[in-house]
Amino acid sequence: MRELAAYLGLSRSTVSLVLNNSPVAQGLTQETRDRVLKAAAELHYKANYFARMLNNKRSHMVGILSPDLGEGYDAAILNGIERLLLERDYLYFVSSHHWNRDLIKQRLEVFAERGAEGVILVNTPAVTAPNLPLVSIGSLEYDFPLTQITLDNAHGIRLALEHLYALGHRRIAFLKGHTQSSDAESRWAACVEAAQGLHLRIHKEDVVQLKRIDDGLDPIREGYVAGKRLLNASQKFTALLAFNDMSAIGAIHAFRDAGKRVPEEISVVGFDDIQAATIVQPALTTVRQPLIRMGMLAATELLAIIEDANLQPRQISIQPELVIRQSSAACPRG
Amino acid sequence: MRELAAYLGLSRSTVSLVLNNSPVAQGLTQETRDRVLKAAAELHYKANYFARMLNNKRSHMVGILSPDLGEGYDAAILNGIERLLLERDYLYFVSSHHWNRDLIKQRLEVFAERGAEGVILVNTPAVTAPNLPLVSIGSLEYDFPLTQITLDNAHGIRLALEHLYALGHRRIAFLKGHTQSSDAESRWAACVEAAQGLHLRIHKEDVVQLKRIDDGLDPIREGYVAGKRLLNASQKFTALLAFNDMSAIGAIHAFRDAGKRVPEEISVVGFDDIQAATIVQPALTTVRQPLIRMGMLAATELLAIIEDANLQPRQISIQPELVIRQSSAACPRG
DNA sequence: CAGTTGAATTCAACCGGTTTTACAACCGGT
DNA sequence: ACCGGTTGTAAAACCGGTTGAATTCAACTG
Repeated sequence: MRELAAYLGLSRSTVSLVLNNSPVAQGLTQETRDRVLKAAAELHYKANYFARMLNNKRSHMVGILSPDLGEGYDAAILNGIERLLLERDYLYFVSSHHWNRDLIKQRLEVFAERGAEGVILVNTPAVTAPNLPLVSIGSLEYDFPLTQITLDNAHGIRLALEHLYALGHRRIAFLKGHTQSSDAESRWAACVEAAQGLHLRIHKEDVVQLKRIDDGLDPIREGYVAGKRLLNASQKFTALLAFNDMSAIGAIHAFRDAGKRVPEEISVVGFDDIQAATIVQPALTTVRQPLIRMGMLAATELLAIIEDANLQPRQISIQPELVIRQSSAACPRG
Repeated sequence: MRELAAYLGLSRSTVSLVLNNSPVAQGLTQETRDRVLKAAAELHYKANYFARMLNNKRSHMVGILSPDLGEGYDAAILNGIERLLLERDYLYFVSSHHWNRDLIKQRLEVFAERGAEGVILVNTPAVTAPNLPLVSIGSLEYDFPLTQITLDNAHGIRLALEHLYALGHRRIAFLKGHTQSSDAESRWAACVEAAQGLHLRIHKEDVVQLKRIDDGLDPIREGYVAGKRLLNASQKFTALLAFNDMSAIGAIHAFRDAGKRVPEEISVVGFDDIQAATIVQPALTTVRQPLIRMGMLAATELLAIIEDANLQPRQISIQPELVIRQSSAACPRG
């Protein structure tokens, strides 16, 4: 192509200089510059991306690793990330790993190999740090330093629990997340702490843990099963604080199937505020994660690190808010 | 790096030949080959992706263009595409365009520039054909030949209408899709035809078109608004066939808010079978698009075209099936 | 022992650009 | 005519590989 552009009677170097608007090109005749630009436009000349990459190591690409697409949760985050990357003229790879450790490792390597300049880990555990700028979203813990965007789970749980408490509920059941899920531990710890703060006792039979995500089993179904287990173990609770919206929805279905009305007999509060929370009946009271904002923030941070390599990793905590809808109501024994 | 690998005392070419397992390398000593492979492994040598790309024009990357992420619909398709691409060791860019024509054009150019070997268009109109293999999913029409994966909308609509007819419904309302939506026209045409086949008359006041997606206004809300309009215009219909699940869900909310029970007073049938269809109350009777399969198929076709450039574009029609849930019931006037 | 053959490697050109350095032309000044 | 100092452009090296043609060297032939 460059040869074709040399139909100008100029050398490839000159053309390159002009097109890159390099400082050296300042010393060229205005006329020459114009001629080159005009010819380039006419011939629809586009510099070969790979050839260019060989010198300027900038690829303007980042990778995104997420457990799953299409659960609404990840999609919302992706949306935020995308919005920002588009603005900054970055392209991105996405890959979902379905909690497969080997796949995570392999994908990270592939990303690096393909010239990604950084990676955003969405609720994704990583054992070995690849030699790339990283930003994580979620509450996982890593063995190496990296910038993390985490939700203030403790605050969210506190909001939810105080809400239920204010409605008169004193016997509250809990749906814990799977051990492998990033926020499970932190949210559970927050539950224990917040309950203490309100002088609530957590009864062992009121707590059920979601089954592992192993495969196929969809999260609503998991919540349904957990809801059933809960009803079998205990009939005394008047409210449920679920690990997330999906499981909350599943649990509501289980309660309804068992003849329990929500929220009249049992109040249910979710966590995340995914789109589905607004369309279920009753609409779900839940703790909102500003997912789009978190995605944008992660992208912003990543680009900052990419552009200034010796930026220090930092922890960014996002405050959730409580969204009160119809799935929570005053305690019937109130 | 290659220089470092020349600590073997061999030339760069030899190393390259061995690592690429090229046919020429068959003529090398087994010993030499082993030495090279061992050294490469020890030094964690990875060939520079861009340098390699400069010769073998193969990038093993494709682009995916979709209107939106995170509506469940696109996510499911993406899932299918990803599953196949992972298997075949391809990476992909995703970009959503929110129905912005300029953005579509621009993204296609960027994809081409960045070395994508092909593009999958998910419900995405494209005016000018980029110089790339293309496969589309959806019922849009293009000005140039390309392989298209389309759902047999006519069949789906027929299934839905026959279902309602069998339940005794004779006065059926319709929610038409936006003009810009790919399947709107084809589904509507199918409605008209299927109605004729059943000797049903479509009353003008029983038909409402969804408002444009312009911005923000979410699809459920659109369905809600359309449902309201429908109730205002006509009270005579006993069933609604909606353009898609989202609008069906919105319409159900509108009916409920107006005191109409679903399905007792009004039956509602959706289209798509997105995840949300199973979690709403009542669960939605709908026409299932095998989205994951369609995604996988699109990817398969694209790779086939990429690997054999003179493959003829073809039309592939996918058969939907009816999924009967709780939102449809016998006609009350039956 | 010169000549041929064939196996094991290496040379050198090329992919399509970018960038550093070199060079020729021109400038006014003496 | 000569000089140091610009100025506009081009040559050449380099980025990190791939690849067809060329080279070396040993064994083999007549």
